[in-house]
Amino acid sequence: MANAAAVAALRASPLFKDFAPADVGRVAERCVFRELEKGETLFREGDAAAAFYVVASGQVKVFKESVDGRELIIKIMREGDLVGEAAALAGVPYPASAQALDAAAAVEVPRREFVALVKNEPDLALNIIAALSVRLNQISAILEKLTLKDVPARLASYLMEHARAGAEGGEYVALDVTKTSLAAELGTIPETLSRALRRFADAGLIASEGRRLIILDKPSLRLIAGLPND
Amino acid sequence: MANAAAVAALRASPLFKDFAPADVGRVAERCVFRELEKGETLFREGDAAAAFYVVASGQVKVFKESVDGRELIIKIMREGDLVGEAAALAGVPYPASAQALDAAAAVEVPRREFVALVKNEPDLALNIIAALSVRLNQISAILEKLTLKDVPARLASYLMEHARAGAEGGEYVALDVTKTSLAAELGTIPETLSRALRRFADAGLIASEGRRLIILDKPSLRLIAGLPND
DNA sequence: TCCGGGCCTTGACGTACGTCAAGGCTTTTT
DNA sequence: AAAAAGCCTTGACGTACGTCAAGGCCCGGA
Repeated sequence: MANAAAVAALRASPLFKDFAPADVGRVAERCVFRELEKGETLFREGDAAAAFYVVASGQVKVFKESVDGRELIIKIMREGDLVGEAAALAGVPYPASAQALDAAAAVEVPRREFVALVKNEPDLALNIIAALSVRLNQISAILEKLTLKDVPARLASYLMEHARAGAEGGEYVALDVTKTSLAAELGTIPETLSRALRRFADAGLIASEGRRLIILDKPSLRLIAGLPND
Repeated sequence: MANAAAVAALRASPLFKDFAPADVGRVAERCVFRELEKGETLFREGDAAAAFYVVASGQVKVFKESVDGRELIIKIMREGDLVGEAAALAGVPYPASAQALDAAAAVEVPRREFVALVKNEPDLALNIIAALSVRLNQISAILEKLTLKDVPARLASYLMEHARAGAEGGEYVALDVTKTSLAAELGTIPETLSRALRRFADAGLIASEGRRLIILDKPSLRLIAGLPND
């Protein structure tokens, strides 16, 4: 049932994490549960922000487009992530666009309802402040990478951030998005990403195994990423 | 006197704009009024954020550095601007460094005092949310320019944003910082900025007049900046 | 089973922009 | 006044990375 899914999604978000289920249920009643097809647009950059969204399932990309069609993916959002909250709260147009990468679902929280809620719930205001701070740090990190590092450094950073421990002590990165999307997230294009991966593989830093990249030489990758060596 | 200056600076900030002077005075008592020499560092990227600052006078640059010494100026802060508030509120390290560009002054607001204050003042929480939203939009705008536009487009954007009406209907941009700083704010280096300015001048788009740039062909500049033509 | 459309890869190529180096101008120092 | 130190400009040069084009691989539809 839609409403239960909405409550689950809201509770997975940082905003309502420490709220009682009953309270979250009342909020959910004011929201719309939206099912999204692959490729469906949630909102476009410049639209009036009449609502923000909490992702319930699937993947939603938040991105900016240049005049000549190039695309920079700011972040790929998953369950519990907030989309468009800063614009909705500030009452300004969305600064980026949002589109579903696959079949997804999101809870649409109307701006008016939410602003009214914040005024009555001091704890909610503090959670929002925390969420906005996190978002700010995310964007600062993107800014740093895109302007002060070249593509190999950005790729190595990405690998270090997404490395998971696998079987037998090895580490790997699971590619849960297309390489085209990954390229856009790194602020580049598929061709350049492809070449960078190939050079890493040739240098023995990584190995490809299906949709996984195996980390072979972590110290070198950390060095390339500009991270403190350990 | 220091305390009066501190109160004036706090009242000029968006946080306390609608607070009674007496209330602001109580806040100011908990703060340190810091005089800064030219070149003095307020904090460095990675430092623990034990406080945030409200600029009282002069100019403070907030910037990131790359390993090889290049510098990206995120924003040059002036009277009433907040510096480091997101990190201080979130309790995370500063994501950038801050340094005085000239003789300046700032009110240092200790994190602990401020967090305590926020819990008692719901209006303050709303002001913070608004301030963080504005900051988020600023950084989003920087992100967009740096990654999706070339240097001439970024320069034209800057000129359009800073154009002021002068005498006799003309418009101009006052250069209140060095061109080296401006270059860093545009995410480039002085040489490249110099060449871009020269090309604009040769094309008859702008003219130089001391520390002012006269806007000669606004429609063309808007076009280059990628702004909607009017 | 064959066909068509994404997605990925590789090569050839162009160019925007950063690096290096030198010279002129202005401002500050002694 | 001379000297020193910044700041700005201009030229020559290298290169990272984007564009264009072609071919291979994989998967879904008829």
